[in-house]
Amino acid sequence: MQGDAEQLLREHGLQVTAQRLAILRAVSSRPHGTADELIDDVRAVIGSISRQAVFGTLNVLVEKNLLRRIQPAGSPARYEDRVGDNHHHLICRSCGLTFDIDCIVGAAPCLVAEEDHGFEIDEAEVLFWGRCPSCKRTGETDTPVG
Amino acid sequence: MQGDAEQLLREHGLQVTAQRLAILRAVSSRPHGTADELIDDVRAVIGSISRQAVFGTLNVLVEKNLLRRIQPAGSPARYEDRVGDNHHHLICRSCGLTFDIDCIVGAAPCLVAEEDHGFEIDEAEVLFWGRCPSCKRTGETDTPVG
DNA sequence: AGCCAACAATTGACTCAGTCTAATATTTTT
DNA sequence: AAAAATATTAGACTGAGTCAATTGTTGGCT
Repeated sequence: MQGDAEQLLREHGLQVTAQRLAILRAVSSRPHGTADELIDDVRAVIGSISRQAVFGTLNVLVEKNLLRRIQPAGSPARYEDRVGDNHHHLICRSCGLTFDIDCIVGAAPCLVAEEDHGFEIDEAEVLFWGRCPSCKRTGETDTPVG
Repeated sequence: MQGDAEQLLREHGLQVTAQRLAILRAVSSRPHGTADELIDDVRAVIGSISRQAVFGTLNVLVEKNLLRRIQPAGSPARYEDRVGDNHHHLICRSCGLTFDIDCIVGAAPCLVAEEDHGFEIDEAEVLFWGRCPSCKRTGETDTPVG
């Protein structure tokens, strides 16, 4: 995967650095991770990295469409490397556990608003909210996801 | 409307205060307003109120289901008094302008995930993202909504 | 009407997630 | 190998919201 990641960065006109490769690998091995989780993962692999390098890199990768950012209510942003389709998400209100959900309707844009108010609509984001099996079981209280 | 709001608070076991009434009225006259916008509105009406009173009141009102909170990515939370249905939202990426969109499928829950991963799903939130007519016109840059 | 317990509002410090800026270091190009 | 471009670091800062202690208000009860 290292080679692929390197290739990917070059193709998008980005310099190849150990930090970027590590971040890319961290996102792919922990889909829907938050920036802080990814920082920990990257540190475990390459020893050290600054918060800002991670935020900066995540931002350019999202901008270049190598990553997708999702920002569920009450949670810090999460990142995934599944881009290019418009799949959706199922999120636990208690613990923030997140799954990908394939679009129920079809290809993106999978939903169409009847009245578009003159907007140029580019995305229909669907978030399924609920409670994951383990939070159901423990009867955990409705603390904001983290 | 004053009488209705008062009634509404009492029915939900909440004390009636000038602040709460003003907040309720502010939300209904500015649907999708942010907390800061609502603070300004309330101050214009009753002279003064603390930030915390507004945040605290919005929280209890959301908790009691008198208001609904929406938290679009990149924007502070917005509040509306249209509760009890599961309508959706159309949001401008540039300026945050928000419209209600009636559910395209039917009654809530209007969408069903094929694979629920054992979750107890309670809401399907749909956000249509785009660019409003006036931001299209001015070619305004993609600054985060505010 | 007046009292009092519960509830609400105010004040001010604090947190969390993320951004900005300036300085330094590393890549890539020449 | 040097220059130009780009990336990384450190640390201050911002915005949105929370927490805790104190003061003030509301509404039920004599």
